[in-house]
Amino acid sequence: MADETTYKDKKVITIGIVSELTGLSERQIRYYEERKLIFPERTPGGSRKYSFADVELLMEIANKIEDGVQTHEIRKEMIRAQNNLNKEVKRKMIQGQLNAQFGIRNGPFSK
Amino acid sequence: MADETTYKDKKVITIGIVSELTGLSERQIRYYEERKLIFPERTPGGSRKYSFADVELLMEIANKIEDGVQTHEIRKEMIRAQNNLNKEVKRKMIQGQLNAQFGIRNGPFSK
DNA sequence: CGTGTAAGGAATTCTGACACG
DNA sequence: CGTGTAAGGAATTCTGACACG
Repeated sequence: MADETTYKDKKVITIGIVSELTGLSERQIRYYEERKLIFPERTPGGSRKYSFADVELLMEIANKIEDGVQTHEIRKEMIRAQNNLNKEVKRKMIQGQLNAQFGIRNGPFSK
Repeated sequence: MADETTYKDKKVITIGIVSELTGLSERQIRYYEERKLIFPERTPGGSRKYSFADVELLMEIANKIEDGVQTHEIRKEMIRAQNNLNKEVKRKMIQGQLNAQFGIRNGPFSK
C-alpha cells in the first residue's frame, strides 16, 4: 500500500521541463506558486524543483483556470480537499489504535 | 502489468539533480555516458535529461566501479543482460501467438 | 486577474583539453 | 582507466517591474 519505491513525489524536475510536460509557460507556473497552489523545492542556487505529482496538479489547475475558476477559488478547493484527507487519515489511525487494543472484529464500526 | 502511469522511465532530471541523488560527480556521470553505459536524452539546448531508472542504473554502475570492474566489462554485462531480456520477451510473444491460435491449455510448454 | 515581455544577473550545463597515473 | 579541474561560452533560471485589462 505505502509503496516506498514511488518516484511521483520526489522533487527533481526543473521548471523548463515542467513547462514542456504541462504546456504551461514558466510565467504561469511561477504565478501559481505565488498564489500558493504549488510548492516546489529549491536547489541551493535557488532553482525550482518539481515532482511528477506537481506536474499533474499543474495540469488540473490549468483546466480549472480555463474553466474560468480563479486561483483563489482553486486554493480554497485544495484546502478543503486536504482537510478531508486529514480527517480520513486521522479516523483510520484511531480505528487502527482501537483494533490494536481490542482486536479486529467485523462490527459496524470496524470498516 | 504494463503500468502506464510509471514515471520511472521519463527522462526529466538534469545532471545537477542526478549528481545529488547519486552522489556521483557530473564528470563521472558524463564519463559513463561516453563509455556507453547510460543514455540521457537532451533538451533542445543540449542539456542532458535522465530518468529515475537512469539514476538507479548509475548507482549500480558506481558500485561495480568501486569493486574494480572496468567500464568495458560493465558494458558487456549490460549487453548480455539486455540480450537475455530480449530472448525472454520474444519467447513470451511466440507463446502468446500459439495460445491465441490454439487456445490456452496447461501443457508443459504453456508456461 | 492572469499572463506576456524586456532587463540584468546568477546558477547551470556544455565541450575539449590538460593532468595524474 | 577513471576522475579532477580551469576555461570559455551557451542555455537555463531568477526576481522585480511594466503592460494590458
